[in-house]
Amino acid sequence: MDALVAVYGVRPWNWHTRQPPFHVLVGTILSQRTRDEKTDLAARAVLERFPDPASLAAASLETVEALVRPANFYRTKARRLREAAAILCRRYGGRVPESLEELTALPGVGRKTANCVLVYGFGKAALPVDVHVHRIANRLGLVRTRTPEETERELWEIVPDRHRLLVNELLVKHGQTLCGPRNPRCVECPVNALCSAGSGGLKDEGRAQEARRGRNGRDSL
DNA sequence: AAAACGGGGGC
DNA sequence: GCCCCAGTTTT
Repeated sequence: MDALVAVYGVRPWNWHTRQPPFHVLVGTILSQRTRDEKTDLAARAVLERFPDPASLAAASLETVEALVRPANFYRTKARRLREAAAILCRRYGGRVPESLEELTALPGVGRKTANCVLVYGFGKAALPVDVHVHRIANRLGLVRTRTPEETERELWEIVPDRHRLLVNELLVKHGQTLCGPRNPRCVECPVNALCSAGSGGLKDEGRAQEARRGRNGRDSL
């Protein structure tokens, strides 16, 4: 497992479809706006102590907060995790529901997290489109969309179904490494020539400055 | 459509 | 010091 982490960056909470849905749910909530390393620490800590919804729901908030500490938004996430676990016990007999609607009704679970559970937990066909996928797909000119949900639909149309998840993850990796929100490293980019957003980094200066002007602490295209 | 949540690591 | 982080919820 650690070798897989080292080589591919895969994590125990999402590394393939046999991972228990509850683990994926916990790990993915913890991963929101949080780097993989810190997500990993928090997810291992929580799941080792509370491997099922019943034990997590019964835990004290202080205990969960302490375990979730390495992740960002740890107070909010600890509260949501415990509430979600309680709902799983109360309404679903301690199981994780398998529909997008039921999942997004859980606290802390939006469209992206729900799709992660469907894909990595249940092996269903779904596309967890995050900010990276949304940004990169637009920069490359694969889609022209306003929201990640639109990007999700558009990618379904232009990528063959057997390749969608792979393409999705590759776009994430590209966004995490070379093609960040503010300063894309176009000179080093292997798909520079195919990109409609900037060639040779020229158009990037303009867009980077534009993004900087947009100033409210949030990410933008 | 913004703002709040929320804090450490990188440069 | 500013940028970045596999988002979601509330104003």
